[in-house]
Amino acid sequence: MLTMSDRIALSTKAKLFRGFSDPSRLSIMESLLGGPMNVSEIVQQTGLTQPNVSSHLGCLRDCGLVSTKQQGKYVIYQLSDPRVNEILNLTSSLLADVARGVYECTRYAPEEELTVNVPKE
Amino acid sequence: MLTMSDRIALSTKAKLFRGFSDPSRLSIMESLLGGPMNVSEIVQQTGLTQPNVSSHLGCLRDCGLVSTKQQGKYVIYQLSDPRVNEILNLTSSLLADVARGVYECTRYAPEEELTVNVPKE
DNA sequence: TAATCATATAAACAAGTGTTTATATGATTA
DNA sequence: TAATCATATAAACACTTGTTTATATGATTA
Repeated sequence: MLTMSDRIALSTKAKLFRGFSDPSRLSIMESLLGGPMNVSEIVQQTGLTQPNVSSHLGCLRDCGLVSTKQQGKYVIYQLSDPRVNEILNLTSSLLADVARGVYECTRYAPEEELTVNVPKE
Repeated sequence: MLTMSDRIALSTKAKLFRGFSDPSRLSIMESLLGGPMNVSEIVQQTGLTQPNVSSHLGCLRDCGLVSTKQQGKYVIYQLSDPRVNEILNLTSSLLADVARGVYECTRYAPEEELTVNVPKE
């Protein structure tokens, strides 16, 4: 049986993973794998809208996955901890082996989703 | 700008992470850190309902995070790859340092959530 | 200080998704 | 084969959450 503090630990860990579990946030974090960057640069690299990027960055920062510093009128974001990079890379490696299964997994997200979020010209 | 295949890769990776991003699935996977186990044992260890466990296991299996073998009338589940263990452990380690931030992150999940899913006696 | 640039926040909407209850399938044993 | 045990699936519901549009804040520069 799980204790209350087990449950809190699980919820907290799940929240942390949730940071990684969205394509937009992943795209932001993978941009940051290249080094620190301000919001406008992230917007440009990811093709997401500015408010959307800003909102995801807020989420990532609250969860401690990225950190910020103000630099003039820019806010610079960076991955907060080397383990974040490790997790991203480890998962890429795992994915290389189980990719087919994941891609074909339509249990929750139908495949059309993949084409949905293409920005308009 | 992101190419179409970038986008597919991102969605696939996000899906993989989504496997980890729910307390119930995490609780199942952490049970499996102790070794292979059948469904009833998982139900007992996690305190979740049988259909719920079964549904999450289906999700985890489709995504390649766990694998199964039939053994008599039981179905034995196990973590499918050592990297799954690594990701779980790496995240526990990261969490130890950023836990406060994550726990206090109410951006998406209000704190009451933590007490919501306590099974009734 | 007024204007402008960079970033953050709010409200609304559309979808996704976890849990429950009920039921079905599949394997085993009597 | 009938009964039983173990697991899987389905439908319904409530809730979460990502995106958009519009607007606000905060910092800088003219």
